[in-house]
Amino acid sequence: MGRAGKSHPHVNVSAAAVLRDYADRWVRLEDEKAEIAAQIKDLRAEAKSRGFDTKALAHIVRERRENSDQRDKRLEVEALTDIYRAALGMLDGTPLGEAARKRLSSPDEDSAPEEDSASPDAPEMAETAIGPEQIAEARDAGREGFRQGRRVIDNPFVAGDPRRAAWDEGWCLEAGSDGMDLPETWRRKAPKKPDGDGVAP
Amino acid sequence: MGRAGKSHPHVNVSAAAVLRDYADRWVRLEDEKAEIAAQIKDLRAEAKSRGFDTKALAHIVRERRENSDQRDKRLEVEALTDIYRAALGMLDGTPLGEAARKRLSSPDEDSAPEEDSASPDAPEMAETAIGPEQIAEARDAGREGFRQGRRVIDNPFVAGDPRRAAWDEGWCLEAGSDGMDLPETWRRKAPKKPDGDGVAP
Amino acid sequence: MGRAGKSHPHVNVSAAAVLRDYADRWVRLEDEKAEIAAQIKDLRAEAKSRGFDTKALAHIVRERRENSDQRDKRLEVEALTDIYRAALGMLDGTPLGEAARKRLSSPDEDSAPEEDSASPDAPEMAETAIGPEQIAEARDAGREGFRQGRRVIDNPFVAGDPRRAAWDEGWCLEAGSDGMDLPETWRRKAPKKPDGDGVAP
Amino acid sequence: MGRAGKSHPHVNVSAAAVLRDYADRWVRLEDEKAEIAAQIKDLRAEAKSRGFDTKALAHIVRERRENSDQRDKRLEVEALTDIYRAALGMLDGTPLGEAARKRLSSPDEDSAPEEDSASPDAPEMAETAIGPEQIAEARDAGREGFRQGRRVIDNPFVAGDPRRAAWDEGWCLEAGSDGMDLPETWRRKAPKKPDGDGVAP
DNA sequence: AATGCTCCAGCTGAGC
DNA sequence: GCTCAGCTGGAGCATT
Repeated sequence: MGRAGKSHPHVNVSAAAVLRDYADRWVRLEDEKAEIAAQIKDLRAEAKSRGFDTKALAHIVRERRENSDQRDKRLEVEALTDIYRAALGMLDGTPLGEAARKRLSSPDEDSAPEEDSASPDAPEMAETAIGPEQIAEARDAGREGFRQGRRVIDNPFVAGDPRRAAWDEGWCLEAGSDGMDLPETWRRKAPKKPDGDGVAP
Repeated sequence: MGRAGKSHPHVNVSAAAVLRDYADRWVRLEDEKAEIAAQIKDLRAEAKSRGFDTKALAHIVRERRENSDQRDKRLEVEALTDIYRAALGMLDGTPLGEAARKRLSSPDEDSAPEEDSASPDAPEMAETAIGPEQIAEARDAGREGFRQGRRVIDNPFVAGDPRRAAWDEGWCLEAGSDGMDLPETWRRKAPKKPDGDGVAP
Repeated sequence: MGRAGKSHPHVNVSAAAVLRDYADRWVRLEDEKAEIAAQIKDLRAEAKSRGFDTKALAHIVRERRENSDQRDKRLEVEALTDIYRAALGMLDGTPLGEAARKRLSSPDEDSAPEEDSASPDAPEMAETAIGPEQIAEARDAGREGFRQGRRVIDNPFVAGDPRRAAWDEGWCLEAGSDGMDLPETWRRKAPKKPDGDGVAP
Repeated sequence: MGRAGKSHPHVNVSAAAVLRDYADRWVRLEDEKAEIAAQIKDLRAEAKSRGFDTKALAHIVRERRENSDQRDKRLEVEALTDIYRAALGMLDGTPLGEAARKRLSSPDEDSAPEEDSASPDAPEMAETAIGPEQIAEARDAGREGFRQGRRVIDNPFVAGDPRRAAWDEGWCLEAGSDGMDLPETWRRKAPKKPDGDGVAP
């Protein structure tokens, strides 16, 4: 019975020996993984002790590690979330993100805008304080804007103006209200495969 | 644009309204689920405060909820784990479990034993067939054994005899039935620290 | 045989019976929870079949269920993530979100702006196409803006302009580069407890 | 200042640079961890393709990696689970495990048995003390038993005898050593579906 | 410092 | 074949 152990692991080696080999290798790998995990833990603790927010930092790391497919997918979900949020009146104060705006302005939009229109009814910007009434007006303006074929990027309110979010809400709400079926921009685009190998090379 | 509101949710209702409906229903369901989870948490805390081990109890609950397919699957994995453990010399002191024994004795075993083999020094094993009645008797014997001060290791039935488990059951049941408070053996012993550094060196 | 059982569970009831009671109640609760989960599953499938994106919808549901503490916490982490992302030059095209802007403009900012300043150097908006060079200029303008005490909300580029993100990046980068210790706006504010009971009332 | 940490991470280095450093290191570590995880995944797939059950193997690996404290804790929970199971009449056919027996026989038992008790019909139990040598003999006997066609249920040692486990080990080890391919009893039987609907009605 | 809870990511198995 | 939901195990986090 003098056959080798490691060298020809598949040739006439007892099942028990193969099993032991797998177990040992697996344990070894888990140990290495635990080692790395411990280093990450240390790094996290160090960053935290210096004042950084570890959760945000972890987020950054996740973004840095994702490839373009994954990134596209994530951005699409974020865009849809923004759109849904707007349609439910949950934006409260935060206007649509860039991804959502781009999506809603894409050429395959259902109600395509005819005129280019340069912020036609650009509003009298904030001399007076902005209250709930102004917010409501902005929302209605958004609805009206959609009905008249304005694009979402034609939102007349500048960034920082609380009415900007309200106009977005009105526009999205109207876009989801015109008796048609689900707007194309509300659907997932492509259920493509997420990745090549999962490891950033 | 005379479309309906709630009554015909699929007929010409705006996408935004449908979305809102889904969101509301989902939220409602999640709330109910959270409510149940909170009750479970309370129950767990109560059981713990009375001395039961919640982890073991949770285990019991999982077993009680599983159907026969799931149970078979679990037992199969447990049996294989025992077999692998034995093949690696890790049993140290704990013999194979019943499931593993049964599996290793199944007729589709690869190296079938030719001779029926008389369990060389087998004790007075089961002349008569063992039926439900004998099982019930064994359980009662276990209860009686506990009352008479027998220890659980005094179980008179050999391993492999189905009455062995029944005797154990009777003994344990009686141990938990004698009007006293929770037996010490039913409590967690030492809430010691789990580890040194987390990495096996 | 009055009742007992439920009413005086602590008086002279055997430990085994108490254990059985806990197990049964727990099983019952888990069954109810599974029932709810199944309904959620159905709802999810239905929404998907009608074209909604379930992931985005789930996101919405999570937001709807969170209370104000949790919401604040989430927004804070999102703001910090934006800030970190800017400081690492990862905004690529997406300007800072509202939460990040607000945070960076809060009164407890380390380098407080003296003048109110109404977009003082508002730029010549996009007659010409915007290329990498213009992006780089915008970033430098942001750095310069920070050094001159501009607030982040003084970003002169309108929403939709790709230079807007670049200006933000420059501003944040400079804010993290001026030799001081970690800016206050980069730190977590309050490690408060997240919730009262976990269930949205 | 002479040295400092890595290069001079604490001395007048901009927050943005420190942040970038953390992010880069973290990404690097995550990549390494993912690399290890991929190797584990490969190993798992390989073992599966050769007929081993990955779940059982993973179990083995977990046990091999745990230290004595963790092991004690796990065994205690297993013992308690057995005890609870017995008290609820759920043993059906599987007697108490060794850990449970030991626990229930420990000296701090509540209802201590007075008499040393003669295990009424105890077989010829251990006149001589059982040492490592006897254990090794039992293991060899198990191997020999397998070679002679004994079934695993023919283990001659009674429950409670430490040699019982050793005999099992020898038997299983030999079963996995006889030059053939993986024994059928080491393979997963049926990858059937687990359930009908998952909810107990 | 120890413990329990909650979140998250990876693996598993079903479905189109 | 690929995707997706469910689940189990693990790790961080807050608490006492």
